[in-house]
Amino acid sequence: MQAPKLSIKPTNCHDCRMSALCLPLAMEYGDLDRLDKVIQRTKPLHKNQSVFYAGDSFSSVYAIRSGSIKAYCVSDDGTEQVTGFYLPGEIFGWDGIADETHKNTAVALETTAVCEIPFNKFEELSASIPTLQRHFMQLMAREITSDQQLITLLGKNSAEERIASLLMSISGRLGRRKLSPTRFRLPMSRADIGNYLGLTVETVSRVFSRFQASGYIKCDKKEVEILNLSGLSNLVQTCAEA
Amino acid sequence: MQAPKLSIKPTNCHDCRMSALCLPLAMEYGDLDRLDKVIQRTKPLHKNQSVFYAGDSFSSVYAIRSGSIKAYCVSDDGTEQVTGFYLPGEIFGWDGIADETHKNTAVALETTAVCEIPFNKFEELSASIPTLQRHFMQLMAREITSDQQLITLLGKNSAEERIASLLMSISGRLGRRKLSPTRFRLPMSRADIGNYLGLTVETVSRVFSRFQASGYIKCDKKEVEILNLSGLSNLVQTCAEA
DNA sequence: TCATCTCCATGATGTAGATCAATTCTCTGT
DNA sequence: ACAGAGAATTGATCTACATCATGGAGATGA
Repeated sequence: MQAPKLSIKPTNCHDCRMSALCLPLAMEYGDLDRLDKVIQRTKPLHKNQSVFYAGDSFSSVYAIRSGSIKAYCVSDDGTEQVTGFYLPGEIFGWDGIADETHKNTAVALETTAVCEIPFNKFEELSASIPTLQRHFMQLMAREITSDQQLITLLGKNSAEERIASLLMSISGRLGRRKLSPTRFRLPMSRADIGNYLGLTVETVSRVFSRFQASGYIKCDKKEVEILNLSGLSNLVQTCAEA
Repeated sequence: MQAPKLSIKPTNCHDCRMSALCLPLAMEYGDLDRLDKVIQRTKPLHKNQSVFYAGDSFSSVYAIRSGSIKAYCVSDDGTEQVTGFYLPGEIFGWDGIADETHKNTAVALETTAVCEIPFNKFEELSASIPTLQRHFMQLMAREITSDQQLITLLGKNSAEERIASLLMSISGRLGRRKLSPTRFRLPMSRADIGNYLGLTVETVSRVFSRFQASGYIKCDKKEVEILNLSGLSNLVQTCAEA
């Protein structure tokens, strides 16, 4: 008797619902095939497992198929700094390109499936597929501009503005991959949010309560429903987009 | 009678003292020649002149030959956020790669000479010179990690730690290009520093006074001398380098 | 050379958010 | 099913830095 086959999840780039996000839109069909051959799919990580650690030598970047990742680095004195949260369809790991060493540790916030893209193979490929090279640089540049927005947020904005901004960011990113932009589960803890936004847990918690009292959101622990999207977005000050 | 020739400043990459910083170290001599042909040298900007404005369509990145540049973006409500200071040998302008539009305005803080590197030509070139492509990505990745360090600084550190960190950063960057790491002229105003570090002018000014009183530095307006480099660096908390 | 402007310094006061503390709720593992 | 640890909420107090206000020192320009 045959062992029953497990139901198969998407195992190539063509079938992956994320490809429009994490892959060059302009790539030819044949090109996608070549990229597909290079990508390694690892078995899902469970919560708190790491993809790589700060100090690891850099060899790959990673795309998220499902789940979520927190990136953080550790100071000399042992304090952590969360540098980013990554959601499905997003790419992380380029903090290692500068000097071949990861600056961050990347850890799964929940059960998470990632695609590994070996960087040397990727470089070979992108020499012959110009759109791939450009797309990759655009993704890096997007990381730069989003980091710079965070800098503005931390330098100039109040606790309420910072948290409203994070909620809007997550909402927008989920919306872009066709998930509900108004009902979602926050994968990270209040402590992680506070760490990321330069606030204490207590302040984060109070702001969530205040937002709930003002009718902006309804939330039960990590489950969030945004009731007043435009009201929330009015709280946010973004660098003017052109 | 011939018009007298002006004394010529370095006008190619071979002669430029900055090349070790802004160009791939591993590039072959012939490759450098090809890059050299692509780079445009414009006449020096004077103080307060802009290289590009937020909203401008992106076509080039820029390297600084001499002088200094401040990058900033403007929020909806008109407030500025300084996102970076760039010194000789450093490259700026990739904030435009993501969607072909600059997010920042770049302005000269003093008389400044820049090299313009047209991005499309650069892309062609880097397809055939693999080290160039990699080096460029490394420079972008370095921007990412330095932005992330600033994020940590803004999220976790006190006014004194932030300013100490900026002074150390400038000192290190000047040192790397063989200028004095302990005596230099800050090209930016106290207001710019405050804006960059999420502090008010008054706080910046007070911290400078306190640093002077504690014997860390001696300073007269923008002229700074670091008297106790190790003391200052003890104030700084950096993400652990691997 | 005088008037205006910008930059910097320093003092007095106010406040957002940190810190400290206590309680409840929710997972985790045995 | 229970013990213990971690996550979240809420309150009371404290403090680093913002804000407001003033004066001086260099630049800039008619």
